[in-house]
Amino acid sequence: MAPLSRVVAYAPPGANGLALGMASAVFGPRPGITDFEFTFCSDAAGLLSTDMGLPVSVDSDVSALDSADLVLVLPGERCRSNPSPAAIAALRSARERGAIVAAHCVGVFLLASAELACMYPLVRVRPEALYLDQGGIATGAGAAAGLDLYLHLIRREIGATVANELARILVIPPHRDGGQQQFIAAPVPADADGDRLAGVIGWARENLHQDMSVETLAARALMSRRSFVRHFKAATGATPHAWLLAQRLNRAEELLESTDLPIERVAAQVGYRSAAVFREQFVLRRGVAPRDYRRTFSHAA
DNA sequence: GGGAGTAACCGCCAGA
DNA sequence: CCTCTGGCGGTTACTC
Repeated sequence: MAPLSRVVAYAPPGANGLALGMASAVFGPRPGITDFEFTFCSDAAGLLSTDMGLPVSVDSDVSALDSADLVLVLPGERCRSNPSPAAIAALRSARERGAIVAAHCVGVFLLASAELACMYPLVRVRPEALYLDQGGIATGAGAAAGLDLYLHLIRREIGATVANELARILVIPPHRDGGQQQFIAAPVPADADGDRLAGVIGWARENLHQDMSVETLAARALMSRRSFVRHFKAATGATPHAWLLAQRLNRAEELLESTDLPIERVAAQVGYRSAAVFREQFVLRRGVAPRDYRRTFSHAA
């Protein structure tokens, strides 16, 4: 697995015990499933204080980040205030090198310091999201959302099979809705069924404005309705209709953010025949009306 | 905002 | 015997 072999977790002083456990549970040795080269580092090698009341021993300082393909920024007391300058510099150079950087919970404050030079107003917060994926930078919500974030990254970089297997071992759901573009990033297994499914999924994403029923999607995949639903759910974790809804709302968000098309047109372009239904669904799943969403996030004129 | 009609979902089961 | 498929029908939930 070339793309993602060396994983280094940076743990700040006062590191969160749950987060330490989650990182090692997902990226630690799993013979036959994954073989990450996984290490923890902190501001200095040696004993690291944690919020569990007992310290842990860490082998490396932040120089370990220099060779990481994936950097995990773990939450801890020192993320929000007094972040370590050495850690910030190491994160920044990891990003410049092209490494993926992931943070969840209060770890995102450290990431924000590194990425945006403390210009917090530029950071857009989506309180409804479980995790967000911007390609090289991925962030997650508090506590156990770290697991969802990590599995999402493994799914994206290595594939659904390994992610699902890890989820099974950890006894957690294989896929939780991250709140944005999570299905786009989810690859489907590369077997014959996967290919048939992948084609349909790709087609559906490009043709959201068309009338789409499970029946027609199944026909495109050359399967019966029943089998199509089963395969679809196994591959993506969502039922076809739920997936389609999520796709429509994601595309609608993009259109609202980047264009000034009237809401009616946005609704039509993502496949709603009625703007009223679109508004209702948007409010139900995003918590704000399309208009208000646009007012908040628009980067059009 | 509520009600009717319809499509989707999923457990069940028989057959390949 | 195990696994996969696909039809059936009750229930859910989405659309209009």
